[in-house]
Amino acid sequence: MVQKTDSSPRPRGRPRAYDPEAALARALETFWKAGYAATSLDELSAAMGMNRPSLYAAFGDKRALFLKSLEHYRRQSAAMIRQALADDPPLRTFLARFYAAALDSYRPGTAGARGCFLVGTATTEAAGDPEVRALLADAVRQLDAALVKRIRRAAERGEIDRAADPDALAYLASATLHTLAHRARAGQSRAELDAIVAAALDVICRR
Amino acid sequence: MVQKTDSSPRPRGRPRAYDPEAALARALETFWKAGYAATSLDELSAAMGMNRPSLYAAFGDKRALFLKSLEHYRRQSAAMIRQALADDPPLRTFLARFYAAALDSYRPGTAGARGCFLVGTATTEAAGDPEVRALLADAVRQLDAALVKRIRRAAERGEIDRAADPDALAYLASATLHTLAHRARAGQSRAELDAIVAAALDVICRR
DNA sequence: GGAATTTTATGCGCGATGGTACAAAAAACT
DNA sequence: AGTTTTTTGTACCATCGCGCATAAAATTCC
Repeated sequence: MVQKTDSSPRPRGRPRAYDPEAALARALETFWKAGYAATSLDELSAAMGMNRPSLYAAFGDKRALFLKSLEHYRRQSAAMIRQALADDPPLRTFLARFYAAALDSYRPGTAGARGCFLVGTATTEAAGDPEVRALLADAVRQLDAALVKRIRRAAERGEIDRAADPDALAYLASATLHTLAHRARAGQSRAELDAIVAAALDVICRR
Repeated sequence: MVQKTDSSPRPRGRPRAYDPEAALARALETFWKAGYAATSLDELSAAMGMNRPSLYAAFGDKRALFLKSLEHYRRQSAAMIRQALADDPPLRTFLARFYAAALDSYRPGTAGARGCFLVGTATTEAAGDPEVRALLADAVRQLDAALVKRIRRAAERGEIDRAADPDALAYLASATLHTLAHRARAGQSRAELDAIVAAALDVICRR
């Protein structure tokens, strides 16, 4: 812990009864289940443990809260990728970790599978909301870029087939995550999803 | 035309003012834009050109109409695949046709991209609706099966790398469609999507 | 202790939405 | 022409959902 920005001497009025970060995480969970349109402010308010006016004051209206949830999810996802890359493992190890971590997050503790938040809920809104669409496109390109970078390095290290086009393999690696997200929400079992991962690793890491 | 089941001598009462098939197609278009939850019965009724009671009598409630739209889409998609396979072309030709036809359907005549109906709208509902989820899973498995079948035959014909696992390539071909669907709704350009297709063909059809 | 400030808590208004009742209309049957 | 049958068209209702107004509560500053 570095020093948790504790320089604040206490704001002034009545203290907040909620933790903004935790509340946002709960909002994300709630949107994740049923999507943006089918989730009511009552459900959000209940899940976040804060009243409607507090919610409104802290995060803005429903759409603003959804956008903040999307950004929160992107931050989490980026952190997950960084972690899988932390010790600069071989390509196969990195991809295996990466997909496993994704699949873990796609199945909540209790109920049925929910898949990826972006693929499973934001996609629907993207068609009618330019801001959601831009955010989604940005996320896709960011994943593409990360995979291209990593797989090009793998090519330099001789970790993949020398005749293969590294960028093409990177796009397939990206496509694999998208299909996993889709399949998870369609209810496929972990075994089926693991088989998809194995197939992708087989092709991408072959030499 | 075979004889358009014209044996009906006219039902009895007032004739229908709408074509059920066309109305269903319009419903599909409408759901496609904004998804299930964000599409109102007023919008559906207007787009389908039929009054609410007629709509209700013909297709049931909103959810039933959505399920019928999904089935309609699946029939169309299956027909598209059959057409791409009609003259039993080489694997590369088949895949190129298949992806091109899909991408054509992902961009409506006028507005921004909408992607695949299943990936773009049904996915969201799948988490909370077992029937939608089952339908989605069935569609995914049907595509997998078709591609596995076709790519195994390609392997027998020596159309692909002999060292590659045909089933693994088939899953990647499936994943490619899913990523295209996702990217299209995220607003990527046709050029970007064509690049994804080229990358996939490069890897799958390499020998 | 009292004023000022910020957050919480209760409740409400108003429009939108899904679904339906009821009468008019258009056809076939007698 | 009149009856029967099926569909259409209008209008309606109960409910839900979003966003906000207003008052109470909790804390710091003077």
